[in-house]
Amino acid sequence: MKSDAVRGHLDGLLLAVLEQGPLHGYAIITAVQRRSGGALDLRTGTIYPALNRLERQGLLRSDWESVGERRRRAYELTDAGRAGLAEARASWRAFTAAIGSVLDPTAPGGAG
Amino acid sequence: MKSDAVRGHLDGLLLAVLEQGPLHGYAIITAVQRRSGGALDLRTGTIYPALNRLERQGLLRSDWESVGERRRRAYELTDAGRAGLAEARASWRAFTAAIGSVLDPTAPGGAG
DNA sequence: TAGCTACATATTGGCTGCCAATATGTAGCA
DNA sequence: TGCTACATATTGGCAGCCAATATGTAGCTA
Repeated sequence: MKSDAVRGHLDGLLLAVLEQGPLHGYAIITAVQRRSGGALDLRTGTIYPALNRLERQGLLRSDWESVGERRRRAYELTDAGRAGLAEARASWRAFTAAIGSVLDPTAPGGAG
Repeated sequence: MKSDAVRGHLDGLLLAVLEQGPLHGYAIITAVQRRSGGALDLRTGTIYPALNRLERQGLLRSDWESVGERRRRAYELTDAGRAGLAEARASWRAFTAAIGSVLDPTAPGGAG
């Protein structure tokens, strides 16, 4: 998958992998990798600022935890985050329907 | 649909609406609008440079035609353009599968 | 004959938002 | 000592679409 592919859909991805429970940044990267079958490879320069922003926006909250001497920041969804995830999914569907209907009108999701 | 939504998928859209026959720029805009159910509204500052680029890349060829005193440039797919369209469709499917499998794992196209 | 809308093409500059590169540190293993 | 994995953070770059702007034809209306 080419670089920059997630542009415009990053927030949804982050919220989605946090739906089943808290994760820290590094684990989010591997979770996205795993769930996408290796297709999506987010960078730290991408997700850390994004997680920060989502927390400032109230969609996430975070807690520092310690593993030995290591510190990691675990993020979890807030109620607003859950709502934001639903919204992200809705707009993803609208987006794929719109592009798909032009690009591939015969495919399911296309306008026919 | 929010501005900038087509980012990364514009070429495919343009090639797709030209699949059934030649169109000029203005008609491409309305064709994309119509096929997307009004969701996608491309701007001239978006498509004219893109059409130009696609022609330089050999995916399109163009001919000027006259309607009364008006001049319009009709674009049509080349063989390379048809191949590019197939490629754009393939990468669109890969893209939606990748994002979808993270964002919406239960939906068709998701990884499950 | 001025003004409006639709049709039609083209260019410039700006900004969003992701990424590459870089920095820093712990921890285990060879 | 050096490598890899784990872990977070920041800076600068830039691709690529869009907004704004410019220019022109053509038909309608008042």
